[in-house]
Amino acid sequence: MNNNESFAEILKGLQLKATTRRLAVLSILSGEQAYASPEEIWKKLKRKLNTIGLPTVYRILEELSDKGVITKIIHPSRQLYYYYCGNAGHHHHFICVSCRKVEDLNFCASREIENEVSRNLKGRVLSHILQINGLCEPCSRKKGAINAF
Amino acid sequence: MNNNESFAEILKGLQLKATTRRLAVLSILSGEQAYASPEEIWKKLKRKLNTIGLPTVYRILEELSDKGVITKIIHPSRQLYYYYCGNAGHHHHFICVSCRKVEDLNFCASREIENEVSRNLKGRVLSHILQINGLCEPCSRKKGAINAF
DNA sequence: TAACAAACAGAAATCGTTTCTATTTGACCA
DNA sequence: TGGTCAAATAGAAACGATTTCTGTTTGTTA
Repeated sequence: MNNNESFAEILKGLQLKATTRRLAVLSILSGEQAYASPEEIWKKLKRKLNTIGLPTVYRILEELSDKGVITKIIHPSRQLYYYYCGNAGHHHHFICVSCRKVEDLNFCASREIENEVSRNLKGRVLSHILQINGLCEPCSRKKGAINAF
Repeated sequence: MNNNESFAEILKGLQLKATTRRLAVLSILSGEQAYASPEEIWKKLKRKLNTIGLPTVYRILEELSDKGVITKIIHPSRQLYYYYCGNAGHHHHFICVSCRKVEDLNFCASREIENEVSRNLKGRVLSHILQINGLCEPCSRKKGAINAF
C-alpha cells in the first residue's frame, strides 16, 4: 500500500491519473526480478483485476517508458520488454539474454559522446542507447543458455 | 563491377554463395547515404532484377548483419533498418532520426564495459549496443524535424 | 455530487516479418 | 564444358505482436 501511494504521487507528478490499471502495472513491474513482455505483464494483471485489456497494457507501458518511469529493453529478438528500475539517476544496464536478469552498470559514456557529437559532427543528441547483452554469472555456467534467444 | 568482385570475395570468405541477389543487396546498400528498411531495399532491387521476393531480402539482410558485413539500426520506432558501413574495425554510429544519415563515432566503451562486467558482475558479454540517436547538423536547423519519427 | 476529460474494454484490423514447399541457381568436379 | 547436389530463392500463405477504433467507464476537480 505504501508503494501504491508513492506510485500515485509519481503518476500525478507526470500529469497522469493514478488509475487502478496504472498502479497495478507499476506494482507488478516493481516486483519483477527480470524484464517482462507486455503479454506476460497482462497475464499477471488479469489475476489481480476483473478486467484488463492487452491494448491498455501496451499503452500504459509505452507512457511510463516515455516518461522515464520504466525502462524499455532492446532485446536481440526484437521482442518488446520492460523493466522497473528503482535506481534513480542516469545509468545503463547489463541484461542477461537467458534468464532476463538486469544489473546496473556504473558506467555511462554520455559525456564523451556529447563531446564528440557536438564538436565533430555538430549534431544534436536526442537519446542514446547503451546496453550490454550477455549471460549473467549463473547462466554463463549453464550449457545451452546461449541458444535460449 | 569492381565492387561486385570485392563483394563476391567477402561473401565467399563467409561461406556464402555469391549469388545475384546477395550482390545486388550489397550493391544497393553500399550506394545508400542513409539507413534503409527491408521494403525500401526490396523496391530498389525490383528495378534491377526480374524477380526478387521480399522474404529473400529479409533473409539476406539478416545473414549479412549476423556476419557483420552490414549494420542493423536500432530505431526508436522499432522499424528494422540496415546500413552498409565501409569503415572496417569496431566502432559505433550517430544516426539522424530525421534524415537517416549515419556518421561514425570515434568512441567505444568496450574496454570499460568489459572490465566492469567481468570484474563486478562476473557475467559474460555477448554483444553491446551503443548508438546515439539525434539530429544531424542540417536537420537540427529545420523546424519540425524532431517530429519526424 | 455533478460534470467533463481522460482512461479503458473488447473486437477487429494492421502490417512487418516469417514459414513453407516446390523450383532454380551457383559452386565444384569429372 | 556439362553434370551433380546442396544452397538459395519465389511466391503464397500464415503469423503474431502491436495498434486502431468506438462506445463505455472511471478519476479528478469544483
